[in-house]
Amino acid sequence: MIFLPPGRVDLDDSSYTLTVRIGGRLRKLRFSAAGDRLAVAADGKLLSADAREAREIGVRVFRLNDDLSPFYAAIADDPNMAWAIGAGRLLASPTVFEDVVKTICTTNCAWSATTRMVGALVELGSGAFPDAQLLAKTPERWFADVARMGYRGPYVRAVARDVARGHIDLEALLPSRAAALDHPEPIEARVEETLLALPGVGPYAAAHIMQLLGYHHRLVLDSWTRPTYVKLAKKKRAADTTIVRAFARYGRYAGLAFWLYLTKEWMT
DNA sequence: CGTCCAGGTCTAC
DNA sequence: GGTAGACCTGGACGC
Repeated sequence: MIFLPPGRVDLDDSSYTLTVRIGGRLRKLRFSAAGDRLAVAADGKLLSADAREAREIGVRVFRLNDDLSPFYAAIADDPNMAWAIGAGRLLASPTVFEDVVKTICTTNCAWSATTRMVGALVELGSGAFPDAQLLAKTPERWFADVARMGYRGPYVRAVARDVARGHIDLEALLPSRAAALDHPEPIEARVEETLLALPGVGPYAAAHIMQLLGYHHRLVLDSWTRPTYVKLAKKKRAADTTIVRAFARYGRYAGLAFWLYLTKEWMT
């Protein structure tokens, strides 16, 4: 059992299942809300070390370490955003690496292509998203011929190789760990710089990954969010700089406010 | 069948 | 620092 933080954790169909690899074994985890706690159940018995890992996955996926109370306080008197109090805990993947790879798979292609590529990756991982080691040792031909990832294949493989070799530590970009980095001051800027240095990660992808990491300043601007904003704001058109300015009042939560503004109708 | 473009990025000016 | 062109793929569209 995991204590839930203030705010909501909405589970479709009251539970959420996730297949992951723990201790080298494929495990199916089932998360369900139980009062003020999140329950985790696994298929089969979990050793204590495995149970701890399952717990950590739950904390990461449901963003239970994120404290959005400053954001909620900021929108309390905002007629446009007050509805979002308790929301904004965007579902993440078990690892930052997985979110980075998936995000690269959303760039410059239709959503159907993204799901196809990610589906192929999960199949490679026998039902769980493959870790960096597995992707690094998978031949380039697989990325091109099976996953049909096109020019993204070499990008993803290069990221996987650098992570597998220990050249970069994407998991260290999480706020809970980034605070311990050498230069704690502009953490968010350093994280963004690190992400932008990854092949296949540009302004859109970096902003998207940072939202999932818990850095909410940047706006995710892409071919879906732009027209959606124009429509909801009843504008004829809006330049990126104009959109950024419109959400600047939300400070370090500008990106989250933008995303919630766009997806309000997703909430029932 | 050719062109366009979808939840962009990279390189070369 | 800002801006064209190329880039894998495949579904949608016009002819």
